[in-house]
Amino acid sequence: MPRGVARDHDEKRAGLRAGAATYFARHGFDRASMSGAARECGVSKALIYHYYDSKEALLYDILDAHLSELVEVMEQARDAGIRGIIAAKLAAYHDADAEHKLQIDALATLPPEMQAPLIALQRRLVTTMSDAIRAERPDLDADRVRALTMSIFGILNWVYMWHRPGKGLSREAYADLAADFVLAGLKGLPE
Amino acid sequence: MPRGVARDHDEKRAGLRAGAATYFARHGFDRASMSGAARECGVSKALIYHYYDSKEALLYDILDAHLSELVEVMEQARDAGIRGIIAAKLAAYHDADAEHKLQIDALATLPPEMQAPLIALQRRLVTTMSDAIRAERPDLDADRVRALTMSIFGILNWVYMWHRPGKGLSREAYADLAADFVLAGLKGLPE
DNA sequence: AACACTATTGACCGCATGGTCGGTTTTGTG
DNA sequence: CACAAAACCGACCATGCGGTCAATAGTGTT
Repeated sequence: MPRGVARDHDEKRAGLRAGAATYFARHGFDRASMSGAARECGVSKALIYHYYDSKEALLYDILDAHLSELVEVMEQARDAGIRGIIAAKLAAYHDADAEHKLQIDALATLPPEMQAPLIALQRRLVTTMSDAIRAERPDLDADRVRALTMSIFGILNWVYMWHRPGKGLSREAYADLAADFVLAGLKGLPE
Repeated sequence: MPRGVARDHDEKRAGLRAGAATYFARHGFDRASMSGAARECGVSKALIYHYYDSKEALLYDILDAHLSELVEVMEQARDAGIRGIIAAKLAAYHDADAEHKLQIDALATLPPEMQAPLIALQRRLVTTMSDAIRAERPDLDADRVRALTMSIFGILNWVYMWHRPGKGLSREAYADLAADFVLAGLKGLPE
């Protein structure tokens, strides 16, 4: 048997993933070119195609890795209640703004069959949050729980649009404020 | 003097704006082609270039019209407090999901000098909301007011990602729920 | 009627992009 | 050492894009 893949094959892939994610996020997935991503990673474009079949496959791998970690982190925080979940999610984004931005605005550009497993991961995030809300307010009907869940995701997913490190509240301080706000909102909700 | 522009010139432009917005939103601004937008509008690509100088100019006009109306509607609701502002914003989005989606994920692709006036309009939206929050909770410091403002925009700007007409709460019912949630959250916020 | 300009089009152009290919170098295995 | 596959690259290709152009049809004005 000749040689197998290099020992650092997975690390190389992870490196490409990270470099490409940064580049894609900075320029927007569609207008970002593979040559540009390659330059960002310090390799040739052909090499990326040695590790990934296509631009889409690369995007898929970025999102899959990101969402998988997010699911793990959030489900781990499940028992810490809404405050814990919010803190976990914001902390997880801390070093993954690029990946997060891609998740928001490039996931939809994948063909449906590639989207499906990623959407399934997202659904697990939603379920975790919904459960936490139901624990807080068992009296609310399903439609309201869903609407509130998505409202909270709105709050959290929007952060990368306005928060700049070093300006205003720190991430941790904001996580606390957001949790205070959400918990008070749920508690004070009529009916 | 020979002839001026056609009497329906402005309506034609508005028609192109609407058709293009729908098409751009459906496919994503970057991957949407001008030929596709033209087909959607039932005209030739060359005709669009008769009315607009470039793809960017078309996008600018779409966003400018959208944001201008939004500013007007929201500033009109200023005295109705947070509940009124939320209701106004969600109602304004009702027929403008496409324009809104573009605002979220295509504004940043414009060159800075084209972005500037649009960002100025956005800032007026933010200010309107901030003022309403300060009226509700005059004790909060500036950083917190800003963070809460952006959190509320997160809630509202996220709606188009999950809300589907005819499924779950109606827009109006959701506007009420969101207002209840936000007001309770502000009221219950410690300190 | 003559004119000047608008409205509209299909064909065309240059360019950047995603992706491929033939080749060279490196490296683990027998 | 031999050698086969992996790692890596520069040059290339086909396609689709934003944008232009030359031409025709239509219309308000004198």
